[in-house]
Amino acid sequence: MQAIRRDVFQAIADPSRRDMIRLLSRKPMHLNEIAAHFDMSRPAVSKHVRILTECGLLQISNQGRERHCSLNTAKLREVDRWLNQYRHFWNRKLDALEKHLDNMPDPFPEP
Amino acid sequence: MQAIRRDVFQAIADPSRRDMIRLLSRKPMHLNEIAAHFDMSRPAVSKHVRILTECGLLQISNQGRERHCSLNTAKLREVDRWLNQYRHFWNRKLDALEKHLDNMPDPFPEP
DNA sequence: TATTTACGTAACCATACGGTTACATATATG
DNA sequence: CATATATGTAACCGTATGGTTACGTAAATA
Repeated sequence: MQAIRRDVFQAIADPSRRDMIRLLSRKPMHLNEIAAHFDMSRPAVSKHVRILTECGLLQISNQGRERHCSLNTAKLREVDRWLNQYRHFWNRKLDALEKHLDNMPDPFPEP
Repeated sequence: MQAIRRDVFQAIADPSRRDMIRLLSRKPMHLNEIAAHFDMSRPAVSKHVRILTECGLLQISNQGRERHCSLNTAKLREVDRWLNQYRHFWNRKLDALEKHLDNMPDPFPEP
């Protein structure tokens, strides 16, 4: 269907997809549940979900006939890392603290 | 030429434009200087510059026949603010510190 | 003044995007 | 088994995107 450049930056470029991200950050939903929140056809939602999935922002687990969509927030770190190189421009105080934090052990290590 | 949705998210969706942002974060350049760094025609660069300008990421000052392009990093804060609502998902330690920082006076106040 | 330089702009092109309707398929449920 | 439900997929459509070439124009320079 649609293909080629499928990265996080392109995924969050669309306002509807940003809305979906926000929606799914509250709680995981199946596809129809998502579609109910949007003023567009279900196939259109399906396409957006596919795009979000293809770039790793969404994880889908099939539960019977339902497709359970849950947000993979870790993927947004890519955007955050990209912003990191500019953040010092507008927030020197945070920048200084990030450097400090980089030398600290992670209090919430992931397995 | 091109119109409609012109926001920061759409602007940074294109990898070439992200490259231009990085390039201009080092130092301001005029248009031909930018074009020299890219494997595309000058009008193509001109279009990208126009898009970046239209969404406020670039400021252009005419210096004679040259167009001096300088990055407006403040516009990237929009993306940063959007990310803020998700950052706690992957970085609790930074989140906690941001809250702390919000209560601190800005050591680098802008006039 | 003539010419080079640094751009903008218009017209065009192939393809991507975001949406639709219509239909197919797999799973629950009566 | 028949049917309703949850979803995928295909075909289509108008417009946006990202690029090109060709040409126009204002400012610097010879």
